[in-house]
Amino acid sequence: MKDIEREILLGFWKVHILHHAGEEPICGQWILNELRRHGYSISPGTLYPLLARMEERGWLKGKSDPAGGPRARKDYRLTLRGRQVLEYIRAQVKELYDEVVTDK
Amino acid sequence: MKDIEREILLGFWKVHILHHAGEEPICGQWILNELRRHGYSISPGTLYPLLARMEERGWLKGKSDPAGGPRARKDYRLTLRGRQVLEYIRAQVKELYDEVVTDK
DNA sequence: TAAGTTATTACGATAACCGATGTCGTAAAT
DNA sequence: ATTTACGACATCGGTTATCGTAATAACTTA
Repeated sequence: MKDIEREILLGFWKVHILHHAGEEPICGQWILNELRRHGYSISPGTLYPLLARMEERGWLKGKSDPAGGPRARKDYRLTLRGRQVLEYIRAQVKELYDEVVTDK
Repeated sequence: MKDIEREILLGFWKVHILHHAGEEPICGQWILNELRRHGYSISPGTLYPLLARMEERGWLKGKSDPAGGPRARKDYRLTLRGRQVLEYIRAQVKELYDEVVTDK
């Protein structure tokens, strides 16, 4: 099960993250909770570097209260570029679904 | 684009691989071609270790002509365990699709 | 001050990548 | 019938990127 998560599901979660960040600003803890709610777990050491990477790539933009110190909560939202990426991925998800689930 | 492939699409491709291996025996080249047909590329150095890993995990079973030498073509097919894994993943793909594409 | 919430760091383990190489089968050339 | 050349496949080696677990640090609130 752990194998499947690492090999495949983690990628799915990344899509979820982009999707949610497009609907409302989200922070790391929110994501951890959301996944836990679905019965999964991802460790901080995986999640935060992942978010940082997405920000580097210009998919997300994080903003934290400047008065809150270096580890203040950071809310991420989807950038314009991120929106394009998400659109593109959506098309891929649809393809995958059509082929693997509905057997089109 | 390269970023997206590495970060997300590679996982999708793995699902494709399992799916196809469930329908007919496939070899590495077949996969490389299939992806190229769809406009993507993956290097042998990524694909073959990936297949080896899936075999280790018992998702795939590869068979090559014993008279063909050490680098003979190897055809992979889905194992029983692989079938279970695929079923599980299918459910996840459906969830992802419902949430991210159809916005259910 | 203690507890809760949140993000970051450290670093070993795994996975991904590229390029080059080795092996076989087959068809063409002689 | 040999040899040569080529195409199809898998594997290896070295490097970089990503993941995972556990520990840590900074604020906030009680």
